Amino acid sequence: MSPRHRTTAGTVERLLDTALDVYARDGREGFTMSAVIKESGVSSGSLYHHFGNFDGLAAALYTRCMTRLLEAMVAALEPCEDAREGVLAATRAYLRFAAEHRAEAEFIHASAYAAFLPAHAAAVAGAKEPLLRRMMDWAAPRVAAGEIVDLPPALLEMLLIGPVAETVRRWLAGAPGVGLDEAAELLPERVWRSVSAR
Amino acid sequence: MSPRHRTTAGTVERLLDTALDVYARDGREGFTMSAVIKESGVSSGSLYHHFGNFDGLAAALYTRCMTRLLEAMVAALEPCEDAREGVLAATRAYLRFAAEHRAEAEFIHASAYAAFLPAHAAAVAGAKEPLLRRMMDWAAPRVAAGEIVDLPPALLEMLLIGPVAETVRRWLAGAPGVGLDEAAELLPERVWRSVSAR
DNA sequence: TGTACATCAGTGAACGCGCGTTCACTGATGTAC
DNA sequence: TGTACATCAGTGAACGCGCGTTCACTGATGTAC
Repeated sequence: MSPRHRTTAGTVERLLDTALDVYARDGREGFTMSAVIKESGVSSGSLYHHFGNFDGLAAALYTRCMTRLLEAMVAALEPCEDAREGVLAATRAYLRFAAEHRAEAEFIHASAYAAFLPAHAAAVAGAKEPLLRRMMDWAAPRVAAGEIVDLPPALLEMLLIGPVAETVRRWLAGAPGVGLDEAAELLPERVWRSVSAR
Repeated sequence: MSPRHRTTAGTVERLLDTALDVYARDGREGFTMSAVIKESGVSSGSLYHHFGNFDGLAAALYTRCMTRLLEAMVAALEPCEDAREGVLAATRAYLRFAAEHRAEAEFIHASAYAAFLPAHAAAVAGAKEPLLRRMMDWAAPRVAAGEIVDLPPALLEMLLIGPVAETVRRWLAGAPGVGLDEAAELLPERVWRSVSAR
């Protein structure tokens, strides 16, 4: 890798890191190109050079955050032989990710259906696909073995993700009475009941 | 009610209705005061007179949409004697509301943690409280009778709302493979398993 | 009943601000001959 | 090896647009005496 390439990677990383910081600190209304430019010390022209426009940067940041979350879930899921243990581990991984990477979790949840996404839907889906595939590959034999209920994959995902995603949303919004630790203790077993075939 | 009051109610309603239309048609990026003014034929000064500022209108619209959703769920829940039937009815009511009132559902989900809400959090919470209370009042004796699992109310809500809320989110975003009818058929029984105490 | 005043929904031109974007430019690195 | 050119990351002043907001105003309705 030439020095120029190293420089490029550095600038791209710096912009993404700064953008996440700005979002975490100032929220959606403060998430502007001007703020990211000013904070990162990178020029607007350079940002355009790498991302095309500001939405392109937002989409790249979204992809990076989402990939990290899915990677955390896959890493928790795959070592588990037992179906129930896998479901417990994956839901706990989601909650743990939010606790340890609050800024990333916030950006994912708040931007999930933001204006910038439709234009980059294909790129985002492409980045998610291999990780979602690994989760499905883990589940398939357990569905076949009659351990996990045989539902359309999308609905199975809703049961697995729904309660923890909603919990993280409320926690991020500062709702009283919603704690991540308590949720990690009580919810996973309940999620397992909803997807268990027995 | 004097004619002036009738006029006031008419203007307020017209602004809220138009705002919802604009959001449904143009999405978050097109949801501007200019668009609502132009579309409704109401002057900006009049909007300020009634709502203080544009965020005030957005918060009022959010409250109206949320209230309608909760009313639909409560109306489905309360006639049910049986705990299982109540949970099935409430989750189906959520999905049905989204199908029949897509614009309202979209505004609720997309605005849930928008910038305009924190300033109006108290008013929103005040409007939701009596309806949430009625849901809790329905659940309490069934928890006491050992039919519904004894969890913190917030976590019970996550199990009930999570899967259907996530489903509606995906459906609104146009995700392939997520149909509301199919979800209404398959999810409620699974949600019941997650909250059943037996 | 008639007159004077108060209240309040509603108007719309005008404003300033900050946003995303553009573009002519620099300079370091890589490539050709 | 030296020279000329191509490539490309990065700069930052300048721009126009459209946004939310303001404010002096109108006119219909309600109230006091």
